Parts: sequence; C-alpha cells; structure tokens
Amino acid sequence: MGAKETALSESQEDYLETILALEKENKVARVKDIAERLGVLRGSVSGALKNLGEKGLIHYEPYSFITLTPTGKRLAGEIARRHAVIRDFLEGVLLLNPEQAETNACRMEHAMDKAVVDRLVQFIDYIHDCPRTGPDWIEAFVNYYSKEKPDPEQCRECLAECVARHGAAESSQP
Amino acid sequence: MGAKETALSESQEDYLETILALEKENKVARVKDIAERLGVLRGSVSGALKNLGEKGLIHYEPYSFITLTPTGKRLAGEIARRHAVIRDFLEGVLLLNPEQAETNACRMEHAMDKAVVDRLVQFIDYIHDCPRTGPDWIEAFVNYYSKEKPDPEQCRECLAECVARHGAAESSQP
DNA sequence: ACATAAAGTTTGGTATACCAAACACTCACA
DNA sequence: TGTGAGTGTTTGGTATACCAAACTTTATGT
Repeated sequence: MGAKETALSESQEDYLETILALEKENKVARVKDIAERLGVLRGSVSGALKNLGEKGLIHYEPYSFITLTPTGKRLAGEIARRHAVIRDFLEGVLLLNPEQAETNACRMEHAMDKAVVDRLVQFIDYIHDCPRTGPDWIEAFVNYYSKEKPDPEQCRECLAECVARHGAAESSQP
Repeated sequence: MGAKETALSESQEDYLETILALEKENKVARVKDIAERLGVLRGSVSGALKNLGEKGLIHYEPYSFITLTPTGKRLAGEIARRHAVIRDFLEGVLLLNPEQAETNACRMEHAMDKAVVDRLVQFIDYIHDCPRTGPDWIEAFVNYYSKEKPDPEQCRECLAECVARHGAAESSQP
C-alpha cells in the first residue's frame, strides 16, 4: 500500500522544505505563509498542496491547516540538511557572503545527490579535524584569493605556526 | 539593436553546451546528434533551436547545419567551464567516482552563480598552492572518510612529512 | 450574531519542454 | 536522374508550474 515514491520536482522539494520550516516556527503551515516564502500566489500553493497530499507527503484537507506526514517530514528533513550543508560550505569554507551562500544553496540543494552531500560533510569535517588545515587555514584563504600571489615567507610562517599548535616529528631536508 | 539577454533556462543551457561540444568534435552540430546527447527526440530539438536562433545564440536556418554565434559561443563556454570546474572539484577534491562527479556536475552547473564557481576555482588553487595542503593532503582524505576516527600518531607523521617537504621556521611550544 | 476582512480554492489562461507520429527535405547511389 | 533511407520539421497532445481573478469558506471585531 501507499503511493510509490516518485522523485520530487524542484518545486515540490521547495514546498516540502518551506512547510517543514513553517511547522517548526508556527506548529502548522498556512497557505498564505507558504506563498509568501516561495514568492508565488496563494492559488499556486493550493494546487501544489493537493499534489503533495496525493503523494502522501502532507496531511491536506481543504481549508484546514497543513502538516507533514512522517514520509514528508523525512524527505523535507533530507532537503533541509542538504541546504544547510551546502550553505555552510559556501559560507564557512568558500567564505562567500551569507546572501550569496543562501541563494546558491537554495538552487544547489536540488542538484546534488545524497552521496555527494554526504561526502561534502566529510570533507568539511576533514578540514576541521586535520591538523594541517583547521580554522586558521580557512581564514588564510581570504588572504589567498584577495592577493595576486602567495608570499612564500608568509607561507613558511603559517606552516610553522601550524606545527607549533599541533607538534610534529622532527623534520629533515636532503 | 540585438535581442536583450534574458536568462537562459536549464534546458537552453544544455542545448548550448551540447552544440559547443559537437562543434568542437565535428565542426558543426546536427539535430540528430544533439537529440542523442540530450536524450530527447529530434522534434524537441527543432523547437529548441528555433528558440535559440531567435535569441541570437545560434545560426539557425531550417535544414542547415547549426553553429554558435559569438554570443552563443561565449555563453556556452561559460557553462562548459562551470561544468568542468564542478566536475574537477567533485572528482579531484571530494574524490567521488567519475560517473557521479559527471552527473552531479551536469545538474549543479545550472545552479551556481559565476561568482561561486570563480571562488571554487580559487579554493581548488589554494589547496594545491598552500604548503599545508597540496596533493598528499587530498589523498589523505580517502583515509579520513573510510575510517571511523583519525589516528593522532598518523596525523603527526603526516604533518612532519609536510614540514619536511616545505620547511618551516623552528617551532616551540609553551 | 452577523457583516466584512482575511484566508483558501477554483477556473481559465500562459509558457516551457517534452513526446509521438505524420510530413518534408536532402543526399547518396543505383 | 530518380528513389529511398536518413535527417529535419511540424502538428497535436501531455505534464508541470505558474498567474489573474472570480469565488467560497473561515475568522474577527463590534
């Protein structure tokens, strides 16, 4: 039983994600609020909701409040996670401004497989956990992209600081 | 004069990108080949081409070969660059397999601003240029995502090797 | 309690992008 | 120099996703 799980369109993913956010804020989602967030008219929302209801992703009765079903909540959560991971990468690693990170994450979240998002999470963790990188390495990226060329002397100092922070076996050079 | 440059749809971007690739391979693009690459029928291609012709992005006369106009070539080149950058990041940094990198890049290329792609290029360059990272650091990422926990001793050795390769000012710890 | 404002729905229309299949053109070669 | 296979186009139809505006239901204030 239960409707077969067809892949969602970008639009449908946006609706689910918005409904989840509104549920968290207001317990339930209202058509008006969904319309506002997505920048569409209320009439467009009604049609989309009927659709999501038929797919078993939301509880939808005309003129009543909207809530996610367990399946809908799971899917919405996955989408929201993608969004958050991508935004964090764009803002926290690529150091883009928050608005740019947000708008690009909104679009990218529909384009990335779960496997890619998972790997991205691991990569972000790796940067933070690896002694060779970490927060100061990310901060130094600003330096790199705003200058013409990296300064070798500054690089030596940076590496030395890194060693000082984390310790390393004695080095030798040929 | 000249048609005002409306933002392209994902579909239109795919057509332009495909035409550019076919031009490079065969001098000109043929409807049949475009249809094959994009997985659509020839009839769908005709309609799309008429559209791109009206936008001034391709030279389109019914029953004749198809070539990009200078504007079309510029746009197609930008899209192809996005695609390549994203694929390289997915494959060369996140270490995803080539197929996954390719299919995700195909989708992501439509979702990322030029500014984000540019920053991603700088980030990839940074990884390769910074003494603290570089190719061996990327290789070690495999280790990280395939193990439960990083091994502190291995991390010390890794950092020591890095220092050995690049040299660093003498370190001291409190 | 009831008028009216606010919220939600429905209907009819647009635009995109595709398919299926009939149709038209082109070119190679017989 | 036809003729047929292959290539390109057109037509009619589908599905999505939206808007505009008429309409219905619910909620609010006095």
